[in-house]
Amino acid sequence: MGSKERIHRLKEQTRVNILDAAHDIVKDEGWQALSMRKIADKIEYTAPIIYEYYANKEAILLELTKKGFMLLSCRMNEAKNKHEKLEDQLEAMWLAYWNFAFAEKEYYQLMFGVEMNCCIMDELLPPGSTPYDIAAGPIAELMGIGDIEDDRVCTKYYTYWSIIHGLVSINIVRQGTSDEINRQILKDAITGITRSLKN
Amino acid sequence: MGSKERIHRLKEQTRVNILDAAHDIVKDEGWQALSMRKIADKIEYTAPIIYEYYANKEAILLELTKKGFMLLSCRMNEAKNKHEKLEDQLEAMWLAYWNFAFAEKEYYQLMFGVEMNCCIMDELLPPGSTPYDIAAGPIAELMGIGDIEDDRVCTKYYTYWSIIHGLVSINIVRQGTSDEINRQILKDAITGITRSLKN
DNA sequence: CGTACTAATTTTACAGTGTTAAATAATTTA
DNA sequence: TAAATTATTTAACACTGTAAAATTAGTACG
Repeated sequence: MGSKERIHRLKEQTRVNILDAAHDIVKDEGWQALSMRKIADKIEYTAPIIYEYYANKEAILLELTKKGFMLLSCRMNEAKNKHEKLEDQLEAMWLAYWNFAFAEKEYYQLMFGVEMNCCIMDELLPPGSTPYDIAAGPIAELMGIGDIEDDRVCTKYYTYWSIIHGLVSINIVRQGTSDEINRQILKDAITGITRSLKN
Repeated sequence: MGSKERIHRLKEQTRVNILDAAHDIVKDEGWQALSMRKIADKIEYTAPIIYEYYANKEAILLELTKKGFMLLSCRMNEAKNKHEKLEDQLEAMWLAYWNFAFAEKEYYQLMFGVEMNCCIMDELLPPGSTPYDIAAGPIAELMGIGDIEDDRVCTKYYTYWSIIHGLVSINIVRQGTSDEINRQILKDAITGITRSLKN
């Protein structure tokens, strides 16, 4: 009676089909378009069947998150193992992270909750009052550059912004890390970048 | 017939009431709990009335985003104006940004799309295979620290992660910035932090 | 004051969502 | 072949955003 196992394998297959279908839908139409009925359509079943395999929609998302983290870890590990020197390992790993984020954008969004809402800032605020406009002045001045739109100023602005937004996001998402460490990182980063302006 | 103006003022008031109600709901129950009917309940009307004031739900979110950006800009400006020295201005501005993100968390989430999905990574991956586990090794070694869980290692790891995640998020949300500049920032940041490990 | 018109508001409705319980179809077991 | 189990679907509920129609309230005019 090996049919037991055949059936078991088929069910296992359906489990991954559900995940794949979900991933496909998200790749085509984005996260907010994902619905149980669409998944069901794609695997040629009706919606309630999915609850035989996953407790609810959130469980599916959790499973995909898990897959995403495993993929990311894998990529970082591969990158690391391609190098001997520690410095090279670190660079390769973070580059792998970077590449993963864009190659597997949907996973990354799910894992770290990067939803692109309406972020056209420049069109929402009166000209001259965006954070960029406010911060670019001192940056340009410290760098001895007259034009606020200069690429070098822009680069430094994004450096500030990235690290701060990164820290913020991580802290909003993960409640864990200690306030003391965060303050430390923040201060270090800011003064570090500021120092780098005067070269 | 000044009643025309009184009525106009009342309608104006309802417009802001809708926004306030939405903000209140989100503060209490989070973004995904926000619904037109709940807003209507809070302002003691029925749902369709809201469409007399805003085209749709997205328009409400956009208006709140705008408010958020104006608030943020305001805070940064205030911080800036409290200082004379450029370095101090920059530090104060980014600290203001930081404080805004947590004091007005709901706004920040809306503005930059930071949804906290399930990000308990450590529980999703087998021990020893999280990105932290992978990256902390070389970091600790370069710093000459034996214990991977040492706070100094942790701090540096978060510094890497923050700037890279920050860059990624900004790039996912804003399609605008040039790839060249991003690569530049990324490389600079990584080598910068890596150099800082060896002190 | 009562009638006609306009504006404000609600009721109803539709298509969609996640999810559960009951009904049915298919398959396996005795 | 009949009974029992399993697989799958249909029907339903309570939501969601949104649009059209029906209703109520308020104003203007004869």
